[in-house]
Amino acid sequence: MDEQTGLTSTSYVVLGLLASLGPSTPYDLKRAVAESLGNLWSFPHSQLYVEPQRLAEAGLVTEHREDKGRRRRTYTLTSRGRRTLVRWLRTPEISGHEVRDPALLKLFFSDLVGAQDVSALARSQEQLHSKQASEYERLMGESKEDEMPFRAETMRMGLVFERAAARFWRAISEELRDATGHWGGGNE
Amino acid sequence: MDEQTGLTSTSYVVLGLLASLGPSTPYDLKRAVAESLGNLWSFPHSQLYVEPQRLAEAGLVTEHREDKGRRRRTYTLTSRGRRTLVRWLRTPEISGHEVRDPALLKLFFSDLVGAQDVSALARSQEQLHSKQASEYERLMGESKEDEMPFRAETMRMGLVFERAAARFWRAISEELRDATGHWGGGNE
DNA sequence: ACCGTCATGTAATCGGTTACATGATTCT
DNA sequence: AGAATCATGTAACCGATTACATGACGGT
Repeated sequence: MDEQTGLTSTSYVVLGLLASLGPSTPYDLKRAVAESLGNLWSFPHSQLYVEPQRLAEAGLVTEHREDKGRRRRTYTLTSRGRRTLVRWLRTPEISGHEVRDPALLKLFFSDLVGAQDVSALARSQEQLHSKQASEYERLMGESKEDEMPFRAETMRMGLVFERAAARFWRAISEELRDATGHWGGGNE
Repeated sequence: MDEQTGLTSTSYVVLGLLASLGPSTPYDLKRAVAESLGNLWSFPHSQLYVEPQRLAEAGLVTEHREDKGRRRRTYTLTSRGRRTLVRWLRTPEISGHEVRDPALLKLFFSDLVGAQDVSALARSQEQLHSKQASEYERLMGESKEDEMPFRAETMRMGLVFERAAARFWRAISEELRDATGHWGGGNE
């Protein structure tokens, strides 16, 4: 949440998507999120109905509503909205990223239980991250590097992370397998 | 948030810390978080005053309050609390981790601006992640691998991530430097 | 005409963050 | 004794998640 503007990261997601896609309905945004950004930064679709309203109140987008059929709302970036987005993009980020992975949280406390349980955790995590890595590979294949090179780079970072995570959990798995007993049996 | 128990990740952090440290005051928890877990999963200290109260209502911890001086509250894990914690630890995590890094969000939309701005972003991110990597190295040095091997592993994962991130941003920096113009000048 | 899925929204709840505030200790 | 820092809390706000609900459309 930016204190100057009262905008949240979600706000910038919406602004950015509107800048990339042009005028869009919440459902357009939803699909766009689902197909690429959602892997990095997901949120429920309800946000994509509410957030644009906030932005409209702030004058950063305009809303136009159909008066026939589905009465869809279409949102369009205003020039103020675009300026706000660009200013944000140009401000080097100072906040660090946090990992905030529930599985790592479990690992952190796993000395309380024991090797068997960690082994199960590690295997399922390796699966998960491998699968997600494939997904990023697919996304990179589809993305047009020449048109949106930085977007492609972002997906590449996702891939790097997922591969690193998969490797990490596999290493734990293997060490647990062949160094039986070395990592203790925990309490209980 | 776990639907069965009504407990959140923060709850488990508190339960886990109480299990590791023994009876503690919120301030004890705060220090413990600050010195290791906080790098992975941070939150304001106010949580550490409120969350134990919730857990006390749920019967997972007990509260004892000094009646002299600072009137500190000391929280102790109950056996139900410990069982709840252990059950959680033993349930292999199914939710994937999300990256949710504001800097990556910026990169994702950086095709809208241009190479100069991205360059600044990349440099500052490389700094940030290098610094954080050193911090994890320090933590691993301090941690006693034989007593809490999994905790040490967790810190190692933090290190792996930070190094990967630092390398990633540096690569972007460098490609931007010597392939001038290759990545376009953006709009504006 | 019916049914399933696609599409579109709203309302309530709630944890987390921010901001505020003051009490104890320690140091000079 | 005064200042600075350490320690301990509370209250309000608010964005995000959850749950609910219904409308449109395409196929059979």
